Amino acid sequence: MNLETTIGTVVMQAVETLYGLKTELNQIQLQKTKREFEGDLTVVIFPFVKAARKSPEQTGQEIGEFLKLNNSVISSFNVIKGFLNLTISQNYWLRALNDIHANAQFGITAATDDSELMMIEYSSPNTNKPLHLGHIRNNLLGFSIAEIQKANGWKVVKTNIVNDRGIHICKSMLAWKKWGKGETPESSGLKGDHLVGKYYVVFDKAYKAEIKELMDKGMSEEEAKKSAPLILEAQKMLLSWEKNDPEVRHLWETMNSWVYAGFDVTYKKLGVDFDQIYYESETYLEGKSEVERGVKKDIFKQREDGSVWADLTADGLDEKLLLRSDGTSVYMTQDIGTAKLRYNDYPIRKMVYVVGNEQNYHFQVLSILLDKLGFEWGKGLVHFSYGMVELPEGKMKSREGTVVDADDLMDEMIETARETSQELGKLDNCTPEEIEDIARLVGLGSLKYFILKVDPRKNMTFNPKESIDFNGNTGPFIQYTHARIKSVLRKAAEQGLRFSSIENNALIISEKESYLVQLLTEFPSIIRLAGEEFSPALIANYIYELVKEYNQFYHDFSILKEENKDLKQFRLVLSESTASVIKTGMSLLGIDVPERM
RNA sequence: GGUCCUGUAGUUCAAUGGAUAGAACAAGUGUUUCCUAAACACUAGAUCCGGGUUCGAUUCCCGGCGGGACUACCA
Repeated sequence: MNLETTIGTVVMQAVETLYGLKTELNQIQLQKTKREFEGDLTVVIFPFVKAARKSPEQTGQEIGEFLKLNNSVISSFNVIKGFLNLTISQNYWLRALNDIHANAQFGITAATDDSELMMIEYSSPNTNKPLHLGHIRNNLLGFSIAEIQKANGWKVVKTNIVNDRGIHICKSMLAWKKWGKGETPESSGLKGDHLVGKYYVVFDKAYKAEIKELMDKGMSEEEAKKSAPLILEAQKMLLSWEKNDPEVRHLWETMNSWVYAGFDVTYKKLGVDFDQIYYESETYLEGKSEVERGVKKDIFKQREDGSVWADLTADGLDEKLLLRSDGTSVYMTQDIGTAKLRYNDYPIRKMVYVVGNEQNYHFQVLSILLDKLGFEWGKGLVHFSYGMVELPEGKMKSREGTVVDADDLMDEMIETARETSQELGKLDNCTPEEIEDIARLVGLGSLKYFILKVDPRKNMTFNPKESIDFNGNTGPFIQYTHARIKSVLRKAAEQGLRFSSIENNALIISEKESYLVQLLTEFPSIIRLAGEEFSPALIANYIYELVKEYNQFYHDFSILKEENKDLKQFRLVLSESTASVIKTGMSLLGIDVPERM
């Protein structure tokens, strides 16, 4: 039983014994005592004042006395206004720290054979252009959420649906065919995804020019967009693709293989991976047949022109297109097909889609449609909807060339980390490989932490110049603390110090030290909450607070030079446990921590 | 127009309905004969506006105002 439950239970007994008030455990408001007051945990007294028919101070006093009498964990208490501040005995903290130290997997609940399966879809790129800053937020959130759910005892399958077909792919293909002169990644020296992206831009430019020309001849913009020769040709290409035209298919396969090779490099560098990848080209037909099944079962309606619609007006939404009049599929069709395949492949209990908030409507509809089609997890699917990443000058726009490329960004961060290390002269004794390794850890740590510390739902601003900060509330700050602890532990090992557990249970420790232990004990409940709320930010903010506290302790207290052997032992155990929690916590964010930096 | 999200120091972010709204960056000032100064300490600075519910509201509700997204036979 954890501390909160223990104390909460005694508080329940107290108010029932003293005032005859029956309450539930979750009605007891327990919170950490604010730093400016004495105590570790605080009971909010206001809810009991009515039943007590006494002042908040008096009520607090009475409950406090009851608690102290009935639970040895509480060593003293004080009442300020309606707040009952409890001081927990040092002995309790020492025992708690021993437990933490003995458990290498502290905070983690491993999955068992009986655990249920959560499938998490993230990344989901289009194969017509390289990944950018927005994808980075998606990938980091998806990966981190998967790690967090694993730590909460779920079986997790990370999945990716690659949007490898459709008109946008045909645009790149067409431009390459017309103007590419056989250029390949090898011949151009360009990463495959960047090469294909280049031709997507080429298409867009030429298409825009055609539209302008037609408009100059007096055509309306809408009409011009529809009748420009290039777009007609791209549409024709899509039809040829659907008819399995060998030449189109071959070009498609070639260009996609370039893109995949490029994506692999980016994913690997970013440190994310997938257990199962689905391709839209393999799921959209399944989607069509699911839609047709829906038509037969009268869930969907076919119009005279052949198009198929779902009527969601009863659900407060509008009508949604599922198949075009020419029989081709749309985004929603594909998502239904993918769901069907996944349903066949895995015993999914919970399905999570990590997709930007501009798709809120889409997933609202998808949830209803899957439910109508009989997928048991349809109704309860989680659209993990995150906010946009904006630049100081506003939204990223590919047309205006303001898109921050994922590969470039990672390289820049790593380069900056390398320069900083050099300036500080920290790694003069390391091999070039070690230096490179640390630069990579720190550079990526900075980027990842910067993105994950923010509440996922909120739009966030990323300033490519100013956001690369290695001081303050940043990844490197946390990594640095870990490295510093490791350094102390190495020195302790050199001196042959042993500290597997704290032996003196009567040891007197400082307030700062007991507070650090208290923070460590909170780790499991933070992981639980992060899982329930789908919020890596909770983990990030927790680790930051822990690290800040530890740094103060490190500054104010000696570890290896402490003369009291028991105290030295305690501080080593405390430090090692802190390092371990930092490492575990950061791993839930997909961030590695170095041994030295 | 409708639906959804959002509004906190100069800036970027925190705060299960609780005590004097926390940090970081930027600005200014200190701390290394001492375990890594990528650290620590100090100074100054904020809840968009108006109502309501409550012992208590940054948080919940209503109404404004500002920002964003969606509302495609695009993905």
